[in-house]
Amino acid sequence: MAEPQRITPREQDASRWYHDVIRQAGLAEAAEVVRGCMVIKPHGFAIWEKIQAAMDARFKATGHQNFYLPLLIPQSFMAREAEHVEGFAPELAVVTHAGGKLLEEPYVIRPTSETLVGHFFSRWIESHRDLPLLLNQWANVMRWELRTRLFLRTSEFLWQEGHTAHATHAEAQEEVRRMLEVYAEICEEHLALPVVRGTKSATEKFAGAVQSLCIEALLPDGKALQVGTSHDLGQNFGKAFDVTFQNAKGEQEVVWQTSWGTSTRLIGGMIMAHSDDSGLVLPPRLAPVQVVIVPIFGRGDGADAVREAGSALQKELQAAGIATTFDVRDYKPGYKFFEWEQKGVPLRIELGPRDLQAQQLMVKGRLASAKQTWPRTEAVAQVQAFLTQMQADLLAAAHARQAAMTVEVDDFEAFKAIFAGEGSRFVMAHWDGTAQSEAAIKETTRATLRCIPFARDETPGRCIVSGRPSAGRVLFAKAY
RNA sequence: CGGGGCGUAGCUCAGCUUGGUAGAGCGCUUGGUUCGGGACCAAGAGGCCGGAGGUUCGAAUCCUCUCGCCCCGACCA
Repeated sequence: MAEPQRITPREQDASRWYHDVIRQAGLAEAAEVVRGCMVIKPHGFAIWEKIQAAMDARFKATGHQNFYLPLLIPQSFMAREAEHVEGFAPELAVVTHAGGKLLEEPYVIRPTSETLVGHFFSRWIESHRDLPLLLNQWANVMRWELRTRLFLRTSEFLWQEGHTAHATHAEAQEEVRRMLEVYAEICEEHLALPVVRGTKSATEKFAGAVQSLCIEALLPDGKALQVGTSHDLGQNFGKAFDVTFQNAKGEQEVVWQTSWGTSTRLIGGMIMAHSDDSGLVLPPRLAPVQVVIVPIFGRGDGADAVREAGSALQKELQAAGIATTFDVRDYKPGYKFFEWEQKGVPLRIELGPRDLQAQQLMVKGRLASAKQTWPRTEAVAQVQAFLTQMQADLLAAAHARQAAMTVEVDDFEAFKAIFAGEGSRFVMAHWDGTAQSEAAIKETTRATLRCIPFARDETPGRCIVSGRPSAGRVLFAKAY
């Protein structure tokens, strides 16, 4: 079980560092026997459960209900929305046989569920009184990606997909915006991951959507990660699947739909945003273990007293709602220190004979350079204050780093220099709004248009590549 | 799918050029001494060398195919 390995420094090899952090923290590993797939281990899944809980609470608060659809989709369903099938066809896994026989019609393993939603919505919706219909599904999906990375892109991944139907376009658009904001708040308040909210270009939008909104996390290496999307589907799927309702005037109308999703990729973004060469760093609100108590038994017969004191402290903290582990395993203290640091536990409390004597706690925060002491009597208050502060500090640090790595660029030569080699920054630059210019930038720099931020400088300018008029700056970066 | 690297003990890897009984460090087990930043000593356990074919008296080693992983592109949450 114990794995005392070192972590490759981030400076030396960022990719290897990333995988080392995941392995040493016990989050996940490549499935190996199933290409491109991932085994999520208990510690990693516990983090996902925390994210799920935070999101689910927000979904319920905004009037959504959970439901569940089949894993398999009749292949013909995919083809009913032209843009949708074109976008997803290359990465579909298809089931052709079952029960020992060739199927009359193959099934695809869902890459997303809009088509099945369309089919069932058309059966469930009849009247304007049935609207809005606000549903969410927690599920796994499969996209046979060419290249995979743990958490960031795997062939199968866990996610949630919201699906809603509305009587008017305006109401659907409001929903799209509302859920994007829910995502952004979860990222910032729980993952301590600041994001840029914006609109995707026509090139980058979801296959089948009228418009896609997204949140982009800007990571320490200057690359961007799309951690959530919210789509205005217009009436595209409504028309393809005949999802109609009778309005108050007795007329048949096609519904306006939305869909929105976030995935286990959030965990990958969080790892890259906060972790260091000592391993994982978890924001307190997401840490399955927030505090670990490491007993120091010392020589002689003080062991029982330490054991009792540690157990009492654990109960006290747990009663206050703090996830606390009392690590009484038969390893040396130093060994435990390193292990819990690799696992990202926010706070460590050492408890030994000296501390019992002095009625104090020896503590060390995951990111602190030195230990400090707290009076034993203030344990709960101090721990709570520490966890709150660390959560805020992580977000502030990520914000500051993001701001420091965001630059405005007006000269294409300077733009190219930023993205030369492995380089990347979050570049705010003028763009003329055409797919041609977008493609030209991607081709020469490998940077992509991440989004048209809601909050942007709308001073007109000239497109960085074509020189044609631009209505404002947009965000470019290399992406994961 | 193109280019590069690699699959040998739980982990990191050596051995392969030049074929001849399977190796190291760490981890694991047991006993003892230890315990405030990855302990020490001693004795052990653990492998059809990713898989399938082939060459050979004999293959981890040579040849062919295949599967998987990592890195760089294209695709993408």
